[in-house]
Amino acid sequence: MTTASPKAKTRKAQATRQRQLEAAEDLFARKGYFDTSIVDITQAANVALGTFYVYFPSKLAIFQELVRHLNASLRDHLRESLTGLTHRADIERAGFESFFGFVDRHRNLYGIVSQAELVDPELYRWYYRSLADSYTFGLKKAIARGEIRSLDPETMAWCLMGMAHFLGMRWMLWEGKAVPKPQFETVLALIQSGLVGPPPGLSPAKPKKR
Amino acid sequence: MTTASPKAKTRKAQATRQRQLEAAEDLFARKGYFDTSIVDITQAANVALGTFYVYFPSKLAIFQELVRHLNASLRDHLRESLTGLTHRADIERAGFESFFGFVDRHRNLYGIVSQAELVDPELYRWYYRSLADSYTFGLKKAIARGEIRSLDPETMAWCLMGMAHFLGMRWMLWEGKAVPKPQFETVLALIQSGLVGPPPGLSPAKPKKR
Amino acid sequence: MTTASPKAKTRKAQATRQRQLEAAEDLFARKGYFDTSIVDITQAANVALGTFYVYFPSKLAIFQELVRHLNASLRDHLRESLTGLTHRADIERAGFESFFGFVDRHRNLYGIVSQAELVDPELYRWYYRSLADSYTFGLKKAIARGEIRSLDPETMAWCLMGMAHFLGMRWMLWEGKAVPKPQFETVLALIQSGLVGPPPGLSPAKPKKR
Amino acid sequence: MTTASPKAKTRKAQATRQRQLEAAEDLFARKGYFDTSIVDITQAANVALGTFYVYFPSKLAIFQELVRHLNASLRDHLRESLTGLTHRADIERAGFESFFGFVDRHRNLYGIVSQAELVDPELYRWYYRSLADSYTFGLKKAIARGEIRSLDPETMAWCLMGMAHFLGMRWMLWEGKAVPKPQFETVLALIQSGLVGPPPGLSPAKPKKR
DNA sequence: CATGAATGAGGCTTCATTCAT
DNA sequence: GATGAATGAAGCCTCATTCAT
Repeated sequence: MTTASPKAKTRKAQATRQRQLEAAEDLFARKGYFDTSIVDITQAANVALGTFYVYFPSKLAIFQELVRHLNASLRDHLRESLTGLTHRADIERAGFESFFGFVDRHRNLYGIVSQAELVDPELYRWYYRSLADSYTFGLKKAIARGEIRSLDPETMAWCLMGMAHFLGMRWMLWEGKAVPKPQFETVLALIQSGLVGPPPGLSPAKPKKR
Repeated sequence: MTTASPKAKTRKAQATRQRQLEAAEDLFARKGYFDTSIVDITQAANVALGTFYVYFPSKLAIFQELVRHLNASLRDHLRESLTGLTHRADIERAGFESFFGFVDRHRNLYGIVSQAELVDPELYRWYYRSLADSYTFGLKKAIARGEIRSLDPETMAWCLMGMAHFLGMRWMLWEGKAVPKPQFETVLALIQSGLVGPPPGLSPAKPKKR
Repeated sequence: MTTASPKAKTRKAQATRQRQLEAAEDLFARKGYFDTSIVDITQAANVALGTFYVYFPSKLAIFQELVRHLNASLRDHLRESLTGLTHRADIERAGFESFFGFVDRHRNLYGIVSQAELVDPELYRWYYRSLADSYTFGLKKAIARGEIRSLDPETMAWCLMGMAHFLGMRWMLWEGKAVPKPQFETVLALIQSGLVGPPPGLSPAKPKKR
Repeated sequence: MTTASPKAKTRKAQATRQRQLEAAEDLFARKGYFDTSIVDITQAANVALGTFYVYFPSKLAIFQELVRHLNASLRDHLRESLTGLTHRADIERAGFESFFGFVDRHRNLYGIVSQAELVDPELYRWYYRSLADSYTFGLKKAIARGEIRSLDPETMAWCLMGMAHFLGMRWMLWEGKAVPKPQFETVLALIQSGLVGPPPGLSPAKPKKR
């Protein structure tokens, strides 16, 4: 009842399968889907070419499995990070922190997911829509609680995801480093109060200095 | 300003070259770079296979030219839309309007540019960095003028681009329609004052309300 | 006469072997030898892949066994049908009836045997030569008895087999139905008296009984 | 207006195409469709592997073209051989002579056509049906003229084809020699008057002799 | 006996690029 | 400039067969 995959009964088989998934993830991220051949994958996984097809019906299939797995992991991670939090500002901070942290520990996420746009557009949309749906749901509740203002929650979700995505891409994917603190704080501030910011004298989001 | 490209002497030659560029743009956007063969392009352009190499040294080259051209067009378009505007709120509104409008009229932009991430990562980064630089420059000035608050301008630029990108993708690329008015207003509101919004009593972004 | 094949000790083993033979016969007939994989056979027979090689040394071997078995069955069937008959006209009628009847009950015969021409040409020739030899032998005796005229018996045998084969193919293999009565009578008439037929006034084919 | 084939404009191209057709015919006949790889064909034709696909979309396609061509040639040949003949006995003799002659000069016919049964069953049926239709048509007219007796013409056609096929296979394909004269006369005699033969005293097959 | 994971040779097909006309 | 035939490296995938358990 542990496996969701059709093949691979034995323990050894499971290991072989896993080795190939890991090899594929690494190669796809480094060289790209189209520049990675199945031979590359099997060689990296130390199995014969034919072994690939014992576990996966095609190159596309293993790619899809990777994307779905990444999506599930990310959502699990976010869900866990946010449980217990009630204030929207906290949630937003924790959410961004959690997202950047996840990407930091799964450096291949960007490399893999972004390729889905070309490799399997449907899957790519599903990836973001599923995230957007969760996000939207949370924002709706915050609106209901009066914590944030009543704008279209779905649009807000996509905007916030867009910010996170671009920032993660810029720093983590391209620069190879974590999003620096100042930049991180800037996003959160922007999210809270926009370009204009809170009027002086009022203390919104973060009680600020002085 | 007459010749944008090295080759192409005759007028007819120019036309042949152009036909291939257009064919490539269409095909790349519809079928993807890797699923488009040079034969596809030449057939769509109604020239013989060999003719392709009279004008372009490789498949990659024509792709790069398309991306660079798209980038230049977009930036020109934005520059024109923003000249004369001085208030940051106006600039932001006009910028987003202009961007969405451009994408609306160049439906292939997303389809082409996003592929650059796989096809030519360096080009992809350049594409966004060049836009981010312009954006950042504008924001810096706004900060200097005291129109917007003093957050890291570069980060703000990436965030704003992320919003625009995701919204455009969600509505224009996936849905095939223009970004609807309510959603558009939501982004602008978010940009101006964030999730929390302006304090009551103060009239920020769009003061007039009936 | 108990064991037709080398292997197979247990009763259960015999059954396993038989299941695979039947699966192979069905698959070879439906999909063809080359489009049938050993995995196909084992799956249809509900055994593991490796089990195939417990009973058969190769894919070719199981095919050959099927053809040989079919040949033996057909010849047994014909022999039984013809025992006791003495008049050539009766023999011919009974022989064709018997052949068509056999094919009707072994719909895979055509499908299997014809493939032998590609799969194992030697076997294919043996299949027909063995039938032709029997046939020729019978015709020789009929000539000796003065029942049929003295033409080259071997050639007659091949001709008669050719008729039966083409008719069976046309009706049973392609149309999926038994050879209709009128057609059946036409062949027999043709065999007896050729295109021209018996001269009027003379009693042809089988007038005399006793 | 000369070519029926899509590609191949130049004369040289036509030659390349033809060379591959001939190589394929030879190889298919000698080694069989499934044991002939496209590499085999191109090597025999002295072109590079890729060249094959310039002219044919697949291995199946070149096979089909061969079969259709063979069919057309055979029918043309038969038609020519039979024009002018009016007596059925003459037609039958000329037809068989013509068929065996054609096969003699196109030794690959059997080798190719019989494979169609496995390679492309639909094509195989078409091959024989088209021949049977012509044959049936001729027999119908002979019946109308009262030259042969009134049996089902279609069945007669299939029977006669069956004889020719089996005889050709036995002698020409397997033995590699022409059908010997005695055997040839035996078939014709059989066709004319069946196993029993014409009644003594009557002049059979072709009575009128000058 | 039975199992099924693993192998790797080999086949088909695509396509960017070259080049002679 | 334009053409299109020719090339061959490279990729995907199948499958008969072996073998350790």
